[in-house]
Amino acid sequence: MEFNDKQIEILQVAEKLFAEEGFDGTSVRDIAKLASVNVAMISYYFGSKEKLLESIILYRIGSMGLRLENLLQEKISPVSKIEKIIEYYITQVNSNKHIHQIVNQEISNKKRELSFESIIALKKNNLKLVESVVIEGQNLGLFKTQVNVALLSPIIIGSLSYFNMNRVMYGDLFNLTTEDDFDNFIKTDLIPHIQKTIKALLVYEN
Amino acid sequence: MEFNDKQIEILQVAEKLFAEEGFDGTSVRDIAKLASVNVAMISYYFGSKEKLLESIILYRIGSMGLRLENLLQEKISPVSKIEKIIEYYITQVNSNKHIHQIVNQEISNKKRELSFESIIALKKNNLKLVESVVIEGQNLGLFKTQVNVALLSPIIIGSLSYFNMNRVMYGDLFNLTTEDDFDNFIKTDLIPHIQKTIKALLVYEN
DNA sequence: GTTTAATTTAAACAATTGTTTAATTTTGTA
DNA sequence: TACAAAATTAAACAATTGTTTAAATTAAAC
Repeated sequence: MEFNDKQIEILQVAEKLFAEEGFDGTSVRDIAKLASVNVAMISYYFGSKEKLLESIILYRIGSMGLRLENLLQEKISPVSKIEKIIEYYITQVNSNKHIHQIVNQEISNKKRELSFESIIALKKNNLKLVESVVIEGQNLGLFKTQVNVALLSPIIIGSLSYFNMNRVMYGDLFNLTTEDDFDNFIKTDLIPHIQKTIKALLVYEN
Repeated sequence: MEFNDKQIEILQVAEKLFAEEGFDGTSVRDIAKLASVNVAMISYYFGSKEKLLESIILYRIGSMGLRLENLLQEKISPVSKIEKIIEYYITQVNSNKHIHQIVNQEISNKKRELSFESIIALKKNNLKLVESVVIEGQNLGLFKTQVNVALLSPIIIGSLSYFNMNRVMYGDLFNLTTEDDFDNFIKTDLIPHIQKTIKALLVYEN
């Protein structure tokens, strides 16, 4: 699927609005106004509002889940791999926070008839990759065996999502105001915190 | 604020619909139909759709954040307290998942002019209580000192939220179909997993 | 039993929704 | 320049939205 400049402009504006005001809370006229195009252009280019949402997901999914494979082939310890995976994951998700927020909102919305199969497949694939690293660490006697690998992403991505959801509270708590403040806090505090947590869990003697 | 039976019926139906289809995705006629009342009753009782949402939050917040104080006064080890707090938290949040989902969706919605001050205050209070337990454990030499206590709830509640958000995937992954399956998995797998994670983090030597 | 207040109703309201229409303008091609 | 295709426009569309109305019904109080 190829998009021209005007289509991409619409996609980006719609992504922002869907994330900030929700899919149902955003009208096609809101999108058209902010993208400086006529309302009819949305139907003209994408067919419908719902198909516009599909296009946004398509547009964003393409750029995700690429580098993880390369990362795992580096010749570093499983512990370092886990650290790198976490850093990569969180940075990746956070720099695409709009689409992630939309997916989070829509993936369990009962009235939407979108298929999130590609996203679920991507998550399952990532899970397999993480699993391989954990097994590698277990074989080397570095990690314990009792951990449920499928429940690692809830900790990693769940923490980030919850943090971003409650930006008002955490901004207040840690004196964060600008977007840069938040990004910096994630880099210097949240990522190390989650790295430490996962490492602790993996080596923890029950 | 007191609510009669009919008002409570509306509140419960609206809570369910808001959680499943979003606030903007739910019409007052949807609510009225499912609650078997006339549309005008919503304005009559609550003033507006937005004030209905306020009432839902008010109605639910009242029953939250009570038992934590008692829990902390028990004469058990800090480790046991942490375990109990996590179990209590997750059970509490999960048995009120509808209102939590609504809050998660609306708390960062830019077009809503609701104040979530009471919820933020509740969260901050809970944070203080957890902090006291961690300090207690640190003073006894059980816990390390480098942990950021404010980032524990993202792990605990964030994990649960992410798990519930991705029910389709996790149901597929762990063979969960019915509501009971999920509740049971949370009890027998997710809670222990998070307990273990937090314990590991707190005693982990960096 | 009468009166007053509270509840419930169907209908109407103006505004907004996503989408389509048909006409116009712009662009690319020969 | 002439032509065809693509892009853009304003207007219209039917449906749905949240809210209000005024009348009808029920409940409560005296």
